[in-house]
Amino acid sequence: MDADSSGTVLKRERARDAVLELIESRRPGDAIPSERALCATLGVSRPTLRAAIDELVAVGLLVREHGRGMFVAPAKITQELVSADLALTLPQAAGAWSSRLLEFTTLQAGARVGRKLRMSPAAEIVYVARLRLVDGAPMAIEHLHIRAELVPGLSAQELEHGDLYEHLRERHDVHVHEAVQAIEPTVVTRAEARLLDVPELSPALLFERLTSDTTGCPVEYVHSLYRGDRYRIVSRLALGPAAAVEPVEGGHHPGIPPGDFAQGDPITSSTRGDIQSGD
Amino acid sequence: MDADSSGTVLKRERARDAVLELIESRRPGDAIPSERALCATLGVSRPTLRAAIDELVAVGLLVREHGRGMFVAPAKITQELVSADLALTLPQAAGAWSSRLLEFTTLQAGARVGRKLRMSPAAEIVYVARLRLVDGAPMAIEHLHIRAELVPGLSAQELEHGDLYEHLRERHDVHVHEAVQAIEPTVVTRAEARLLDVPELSPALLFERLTSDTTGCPVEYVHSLYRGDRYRIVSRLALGPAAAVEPVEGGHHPGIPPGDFAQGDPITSSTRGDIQSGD
DNA sequence: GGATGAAGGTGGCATAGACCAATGGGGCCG
DNA sequence: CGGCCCCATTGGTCTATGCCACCTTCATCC
Repeated sequence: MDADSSGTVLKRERARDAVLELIESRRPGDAIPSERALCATLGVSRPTLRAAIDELVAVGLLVREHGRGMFVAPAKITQELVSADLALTLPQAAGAWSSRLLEFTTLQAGARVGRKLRMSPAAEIVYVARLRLVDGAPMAIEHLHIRAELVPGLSAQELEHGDLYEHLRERHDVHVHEAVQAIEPTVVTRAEARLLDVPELSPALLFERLTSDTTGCPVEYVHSLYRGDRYRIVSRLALGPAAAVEPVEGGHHPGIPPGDFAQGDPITSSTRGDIQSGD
Repeated sequence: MDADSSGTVLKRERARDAVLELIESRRPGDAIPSERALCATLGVSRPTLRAAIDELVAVGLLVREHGRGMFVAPAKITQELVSADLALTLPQAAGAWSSRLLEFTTLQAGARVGRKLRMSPAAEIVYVARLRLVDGAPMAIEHLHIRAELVPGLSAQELEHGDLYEHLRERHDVHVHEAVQAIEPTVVTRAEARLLDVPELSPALLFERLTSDTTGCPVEYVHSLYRGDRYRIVSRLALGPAAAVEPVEGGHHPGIPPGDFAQGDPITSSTRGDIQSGD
């Protein structure tokens, strides 16, 4: 499928591929031989074997459990890709979302957040950290920074149940209108990994969003981290020279670069977050 | 910002933090002491020291150069996040895209690709691997799988210059109509890292796209890998109870989970790929 | 019979040491 | 003087080994 331009064949790569075959001959949840056993059969040292395994864990094909063993990761993961036909199978439900409050305080905005919300660094904001779960399993960590003056008396109750934007509208007369959101890939830190229940350095999606109300005034700055092995963004794009709903000048659709010189082609999209079904 | 609930202090964490201080006392491009020297001063073994360094390389704070040494990484990286105001500064141009052909052959579809393109595994496809560059710098690796029967005489020329979809339309009478695309975060493998000129295990975005023509017949299956440190997806979302352009049932917008019980809220989006300025 | 605890297996962390491979400079030879 | 080669240095890979923490199991004891 791909060519390796270097002639060297790392020992740990051979080991990795060998273990990969073991994985493919098994089903999700099945155990694979222990590290020490694999060392013997593959003829490599344990550190080397572990380095090979690390790669498989990093891409989510294998999970380690201290004191128990190593198991084929549940369901399909990032690297093996959506093996099911992704077209039209996507409507599978998103599951039940819930929240667990991690932190909820009022503090000064500080330089970075203050700049984003266009307010004084000394002005107060409500800082909320919450864990978002789907069917009880951790899915994302959200860090909310909301202008404190807009939401006096904001309760923990509102942050743990229901739609926040709806609460803002109903109880606080704050009408969110639009948002600018940036998405980039990243890897989780040790602390984040613990919260999300994934291995350290696992791939994740980082969302950064600035939400404004109908007057264009920034309301909240959100910084979220989504598990990469369970969360996926699915879009349905209408291509062709026809549709031209939003000619964002100089833009192109993610994943579809423009021609070498010209710009623009695709248009109209329907994008949504999708939870990967998995065990 | 976060608390470490575990009492253990890994040796490699102490080492990492120590090296981190060294980095912060220097400027981008400066060299730091050699591995062996650091082992001595920090009192750890080389594997341990290397494991610590690995983390710093993974988040892009340090770069290694074989035979030369280790250097403080140039400028901002993923982890530092978009420190520039993301709102409304995004129109910065995308730069000049170009392509470098890595592979261009005709082969049998195989099970996986055949299923996606709804064709026999033995039927032939054109397989193209190309490196996409922006202003000469590697940005993405694309793997195209196109039904061979649709594009007889497809030339390397067409794959290296201009917009492929336009070529398909003009020269091959293939009219792409819509596509379903999935995006997930991942990390780059060794070989991919070399091509993209980033450290191994760096964050990246994986795009998987199935493109169909006006008759609904699958045309191509694309599998692309975008650098995470230079590529970012920026969306402008219209929120509020108003707009309801596409009520994808059970869907929610990426990064904005629905309420705990109810579903649906945001709508209408404008999404684009964005190249991060700077090196 | 059910709780308890020791034993053995498993992954997690760390060590010391060896050799390989790429780099760059300094010395040797033409 | 100039080009070439050798070598010290640095990162890259791998081995062999030890100890620790965690989990499961099973025999034991109450």
